[in-house]
Amino acid sequence: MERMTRQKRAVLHALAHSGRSLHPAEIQSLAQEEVPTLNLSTVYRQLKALVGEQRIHKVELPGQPARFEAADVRSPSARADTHNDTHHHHFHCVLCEQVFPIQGCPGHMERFAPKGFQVESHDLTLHGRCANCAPRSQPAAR
Amino acid sequence: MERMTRQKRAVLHALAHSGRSLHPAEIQSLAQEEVPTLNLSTVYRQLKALVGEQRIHKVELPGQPARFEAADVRSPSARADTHNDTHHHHFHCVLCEQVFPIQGCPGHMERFAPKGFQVESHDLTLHGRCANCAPRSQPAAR
DNA sequence: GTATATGCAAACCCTTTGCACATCT
DNA sequence: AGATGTGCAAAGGGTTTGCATATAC
Repeated sequence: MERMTRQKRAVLHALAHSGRSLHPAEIQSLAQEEVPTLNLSTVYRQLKALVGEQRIHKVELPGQPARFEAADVRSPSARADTHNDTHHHHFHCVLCEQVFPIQGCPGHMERFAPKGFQVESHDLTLHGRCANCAPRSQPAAR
Repeated sequence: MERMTRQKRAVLHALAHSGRSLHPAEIQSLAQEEVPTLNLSTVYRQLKALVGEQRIHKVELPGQPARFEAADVRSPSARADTHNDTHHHHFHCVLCEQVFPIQGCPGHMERFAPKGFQVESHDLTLHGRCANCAPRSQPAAR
């Protein structure tokens, strides 16, 4: 999957312009504005290839189907001059079901591992309401 | 699902005796020692019922099929006199694929949420090697 | 006896795969 | 042409559901 086909470009564009994690089906819909015949299998194949190329990341949240995000996503609150964190976690809005990248990490996970267990990585997911879905707060202009 | 059938008891026993989270299929195998004809659909139906009754909890880890655990599981390192924590996280062994409850929690998750986002809950999963699978450490007697 | 749970098969969702056709070089 | 990617349809896991039969109360 090293050729830059119209379908591959369309998948990449969909992810690059969204700023958040998308399901394969969402990616298909968005990318079909560029390539209307784009098949879901092709989306899956390109996603796997792009993950291999490190151009995108697979985001797996508890109990949810896999999502994908551009390799350079930033939190909505990240400043432009912030260095490009590859390690980050996610916020899952329980109302609109969107998933946003977040900055920061509690760190030092070894402290929570039972004796003799070796920690290699970790995942943290926050669940709640995003700025648009939070009650009585001004919905962010969008 | 309020009747105490042989199948319900078998599902409950399987979870109560394991000390860790199990997949529906694992639960079925274990419970079939008690009720050999136990069907997977019945396992799913009973699991749903038991979750409703708060007798067990559903454990969802990123990218993995759902597991279930008895409502009173403890970390392998937990002392018997420790109070019964309902809030806990999980350690997922990347080698044997077993999932263990762990104690402790970084807390204060709001600090990681972007402005305007409201945190309602969170999940933390550690990935690595359990005591039995850790390299060059004495495998724990089991 | 009657309501409810079980087993079995079919169906569902998400994801992967086989294969013939299309596309890129 | 030759290699690689695409679309389509079928298949594969995990989970749910409809329905006739078996079981608990």
